[in-house]
Amino acid sequence: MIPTGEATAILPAGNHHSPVKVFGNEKIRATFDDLCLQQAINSRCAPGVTEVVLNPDAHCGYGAPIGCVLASPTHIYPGPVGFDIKCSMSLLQTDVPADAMIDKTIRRELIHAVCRRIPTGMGKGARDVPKSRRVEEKTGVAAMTDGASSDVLAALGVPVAWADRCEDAFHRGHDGSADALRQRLYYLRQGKTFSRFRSTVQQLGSYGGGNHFGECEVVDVVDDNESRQIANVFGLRDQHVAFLSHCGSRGIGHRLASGQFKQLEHKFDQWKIPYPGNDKQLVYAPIGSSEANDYIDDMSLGANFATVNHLLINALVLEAFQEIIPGTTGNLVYFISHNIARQEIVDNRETWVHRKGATRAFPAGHHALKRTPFEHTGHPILLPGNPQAGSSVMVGLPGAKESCYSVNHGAGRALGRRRAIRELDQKQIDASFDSADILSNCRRYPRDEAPAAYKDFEEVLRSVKQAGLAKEVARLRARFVIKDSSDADD
DNA sequence: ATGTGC
Repeated sequence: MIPTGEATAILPAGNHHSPVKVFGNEKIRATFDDLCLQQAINSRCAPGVTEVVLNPDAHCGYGAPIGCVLASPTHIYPGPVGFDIKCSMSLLQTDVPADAMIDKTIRRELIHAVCRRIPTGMGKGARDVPKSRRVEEKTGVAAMTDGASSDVLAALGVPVAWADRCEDAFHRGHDGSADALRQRLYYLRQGKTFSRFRSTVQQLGSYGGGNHFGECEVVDVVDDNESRQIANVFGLRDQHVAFLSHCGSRGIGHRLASGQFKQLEHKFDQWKIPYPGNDKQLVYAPIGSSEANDYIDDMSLGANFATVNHLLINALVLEAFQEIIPGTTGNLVYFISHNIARQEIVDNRETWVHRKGATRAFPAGHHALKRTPFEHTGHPILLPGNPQAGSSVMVGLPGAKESCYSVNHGAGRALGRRRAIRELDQKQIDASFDSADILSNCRRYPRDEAPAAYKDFEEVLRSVKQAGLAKEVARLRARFVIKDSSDADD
């Protein structure tokens, strides 16, 4: 490792590659285990890869670490997008004053109102919603091929203007058309793997399990003039209630991703192509090949599903607030992914930037933000920390050029799920939520999701700030949390 | 993360 200011570099074997750029202070670097670093080096040495960035929240992932950026102008890498295609964050700002959340009864009613509309847990589709909220199959198909189009949003009762608050409101097929996606979906539906498509469509408007969540927040805007001005542009309201959501493309994204992993693995074996770093999980396809086209189409189908899923969730959350606190209004602050590959200009070259557990961070004046609401501020960056340390809204700084215009995607796991379930004390976890006055839909908070299972969020943010990648605009203080409530333990 | 899947 070679220290270069706040960034550190790992040099892969041989000298024809630029190093992996590591953003993390000494404390954070101690959290990277050998496999995570090996995955970063494998990724850096893989064909066509021009840059790899390791973020402070990095830990082992599928092929590449979760918490990394991989750039390639010539190759697409499904592993460094991952299973949960376009897993994302979204934030809804309401006009409800923070004081309304003092009352535990109101918060309990809100929890029920949200959970009635938005299922959590494995396999759960939006089954318990009123008939008017059931997703028609043709709307589900249009969601996947067209993304957050006006027609799709109107059909689902989502404010059409929210599409302007998305990192990408829609993803097109490999040739830039939605038609390519229509054809690909039609083809996939002929096969057995999409036989349960009808129930898959009902997963629009659901959270899923694992680290996915919905969280009611109070907004604390950072107390300086610049932050207040940026918060205004973002639509954040200091000392008012907001709602943060974390979820992705559910079963369909998983299905599409795992199908691609298998198919590409099979072709590598058939053609005796060596795997980068001897790791099957780092299969790739050269841009322009039919394999790359198929992957880009499948990724886009999953990504569009995730986008519409988030927007529907936000509309349902707003509806839940309106049921309990009549007259509530709300607006989407932003929707931004941390598991996606997208085309960006890197060093004057059209490049596929894969962010795996990493968040885009375009600062003020970035060319891609022209004619968007965030042209003069940079777009919002939504970073979940944990319910007790809070979550963060940040904005990119010019220094983010060094990290491929990316920051971390949250705190990052410190303990594996099994270890967390074994080592963390249930009573202590629940008592800590009680004393912080944070309510939850779970009788017992999942141990593998406890704040102690994650890295120190403050330390992670410090690394981002010290490296000059982004600055904090607001902190979000949790008032209640919606998680998968099925008791997975004992 | 996940219909824990020929």
